[in-house]
Amino acid sequence: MARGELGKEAKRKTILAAAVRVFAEKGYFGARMRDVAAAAQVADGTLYLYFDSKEDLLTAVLEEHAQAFVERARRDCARLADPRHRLHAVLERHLVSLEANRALATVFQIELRHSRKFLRRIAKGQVSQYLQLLQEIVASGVSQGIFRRELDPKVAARVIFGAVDELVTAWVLSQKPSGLKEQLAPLLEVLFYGLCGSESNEAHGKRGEP
Amino acid sequence: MARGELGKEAKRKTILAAAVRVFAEKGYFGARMRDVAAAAQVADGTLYLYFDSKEDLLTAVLEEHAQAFVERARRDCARLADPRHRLHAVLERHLVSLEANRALATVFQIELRHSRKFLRRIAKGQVSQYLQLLQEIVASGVSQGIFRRELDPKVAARVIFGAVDELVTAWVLSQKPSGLKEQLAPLLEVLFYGLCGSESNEAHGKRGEP
Amino acid sequence: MARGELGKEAKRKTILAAAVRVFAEKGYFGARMRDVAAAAQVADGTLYLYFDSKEDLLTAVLEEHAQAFVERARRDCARLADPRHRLHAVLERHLVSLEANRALATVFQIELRHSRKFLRRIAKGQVSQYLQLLQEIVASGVSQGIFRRELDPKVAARVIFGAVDELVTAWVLSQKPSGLKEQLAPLLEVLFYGLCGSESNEAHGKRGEP
Amino acid sequence: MARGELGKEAKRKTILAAAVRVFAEKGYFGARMRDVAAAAQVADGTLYLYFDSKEDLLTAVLEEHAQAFVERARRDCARLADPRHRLHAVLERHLVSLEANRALATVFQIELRHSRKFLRRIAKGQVSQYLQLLQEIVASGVSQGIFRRELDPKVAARVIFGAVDELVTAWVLSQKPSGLKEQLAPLLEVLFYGLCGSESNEAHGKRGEP
DNA sequence: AATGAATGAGCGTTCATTCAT
DNA sequence: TATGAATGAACGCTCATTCAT
Repeated sequence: MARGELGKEAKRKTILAAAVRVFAEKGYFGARMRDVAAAAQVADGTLYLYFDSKEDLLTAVLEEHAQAFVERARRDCARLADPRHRLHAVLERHLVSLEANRALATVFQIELRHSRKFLRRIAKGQVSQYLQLLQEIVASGVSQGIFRRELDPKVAARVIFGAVDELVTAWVLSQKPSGLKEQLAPLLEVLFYGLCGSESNEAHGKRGEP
Repeated sequence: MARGELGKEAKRKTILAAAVRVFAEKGYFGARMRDVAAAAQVADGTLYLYFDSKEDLLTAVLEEHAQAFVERARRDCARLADPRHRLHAVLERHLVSLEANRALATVFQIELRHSRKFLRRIAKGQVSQYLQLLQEIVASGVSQGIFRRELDPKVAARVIFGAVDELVTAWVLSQKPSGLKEQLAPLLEVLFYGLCGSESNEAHGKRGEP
Repeated sequence: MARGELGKEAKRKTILAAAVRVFAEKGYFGARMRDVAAAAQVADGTLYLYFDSKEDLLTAVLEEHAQAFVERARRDCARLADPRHRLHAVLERHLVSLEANRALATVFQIELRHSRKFLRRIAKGQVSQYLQLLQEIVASGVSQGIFRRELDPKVAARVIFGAVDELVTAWVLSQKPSGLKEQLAPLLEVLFYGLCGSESNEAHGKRGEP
Repeated sequence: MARGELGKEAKRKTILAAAVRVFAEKGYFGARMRDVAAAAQVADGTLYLYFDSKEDLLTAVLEEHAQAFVERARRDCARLADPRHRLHAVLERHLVSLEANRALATVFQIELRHSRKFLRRIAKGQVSQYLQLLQEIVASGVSQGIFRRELDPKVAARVIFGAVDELVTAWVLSQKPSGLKEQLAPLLEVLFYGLCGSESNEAHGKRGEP
């Protein structure tokens, strides 16, 4: 092992973690590469031995964590049969993961969305896979007769994602760093009723019943 | 109202509209003040007679439209008694308003969120009022016995907002410019079941009870 | 006339002159745009209102002066019939022009040749026109029976150009700033009569031996 | 000579040859030391075991080849008595040497002249010796009565050098890699007999009238 | 009120060089 | 001797903002 103390992969991680911290604190545009280098305790040029550009650094944050998250979520699901339990598990992981690293959450909820370009990249990549997972859960719930058959799994998946995402963003923006996971129960509560429904639930569309 | 006054306000609107178009097309950071000036057919310096800064221009877009939106939504609600009808009306307006002006939608869903600073401003301003409105609808629905009493109005409001917001963002990002309003029905469908519930809905948390 | 004191074209000239001075002193690569701006007493950004890039600045030096030089040389020639007089006039102008502005000469002899790209641009542009002029002079001299009929006008033109160019470069490199024009006479002398002179003009090598 | 010594010198040559190729292809400034290292198939740092700096690398190209060239030219001369034959031999070697290695020619004609500093180094070093040689040839030609006695050997030497140099540069810049040596004959022709030739050698202007 | 020429701070990236192994 | 990861100084260019007219 040469000049550096850490292996190559370890240094990559170090830089990435530093980038998350700096981006979270100053915002992507407010952050200078020099800040990231300083935070990672490497020279400016060293950053470019591990990442192609500032943008690549941001992209890497996404790839590194979102990938892993979706995989873990899928594995969680595989262990559970009931779609309600699955949803519970996935959303819990979602909230817990981000609550555990507020800086990372900030980058995910804010910095990664600063442009259509990035939003699209996310939308077509990891988020799309996440939505896919949610959609599968909904669909399997429907075919098991646990979720209402009228559900449009695509819209339902987006509703679920939108709901969690909004909660997380609100948490990131709030000054008091607390209580993300506590919102899991009420969130699920609303979602389950929406998904499960009941036979006696006179449809909304049939307004003006006797 | 003097002629000058009218001209002044009109020019302000012209600039603002130009800004929306330019921000939507190039993104806030990609857009140069010169681009906005050109789009509004005024000189660079003239922008500063109407707006303090580039940021102020973006802020003004928000204030101008979001304000009006929330007010209109409140007025809509005042005319309706059933919380379901109210929600229907508000969300319909939400979707229709943005579908009618894709550039504006782009600015709202993307450009206004590129930094914590702006997100906070939004969150504390118009979005907060919007959430407040939703919360009131939910609360009144609960007290009327139409929505489930277990609902946490705060979380429910966020879930609703998150869901619509996610749908709009997906629409903005999609290449094919179509079909936002069509998602209203399935959206409401999921939300109403979530909000209304039914007596036969054994709660998820209380699984396995007699 | 706005903020500045000078007209737009005048300021362009000012910047260009400053660039010539700075490039001559520090070399193209050694010169920073900031140096040029300072020398022209304008802000850094102002340079870019008049020139597209650092490279464009260098190119402009060429265009501005070389163009004019070739035109003047052509006009000089038009007034004279004897090709020897013409050559005399052209080369005199060449030497005098550059001797009058050593900084400009430096840029022409050195900085404009720092890369194949620039050399090609020069070679295909102004220098090519200059060579063309020389070639025409030689050709007309030949057809008038004043210059030897065996001459290859193309090679002759290059020989002439190469000779003057070398003298100028040597002068630019020499520390003592003097005496460029004085070399006109011996230069013409060699060019007109070559090395061998008349009486000994039995051909060199195998040609025309008794 | 130890095996190590031989290997060392051989690697030096390898690097130097690589440098010539890379400098010729990308230009001195466009070439990165890494490119040279890669071309020589050594590590970046290894270059610095053989050369002090990038500049030193360029300088070494000059020293290595120009030195040898001048020496060979001198040796050629020593074998010949007639100054015309000598000039013929020297210029032939000049053209042939460079035609044989276009990359080297490119470095000599272009890269070595990108700054006053380098031009001066060349002018004071090898070129100065070359000019000295040419001057001696001219001078001996004059004293032998073969060259005209009016010649200024210094100026004549520069004219000769400038002429060849210009031809070589034009050849380097031309896209079609052909025909440098073919220009020797017309070049010598002009140099020996000048433009005017014998019969018409009535002096130009007032000079040398009866 | 309107103009638009001028300003100048600010930053991502490159690459010659070093040095621990 | 050779390596190549690490260093960090250096710079062209952009663009929001100002202000003389």
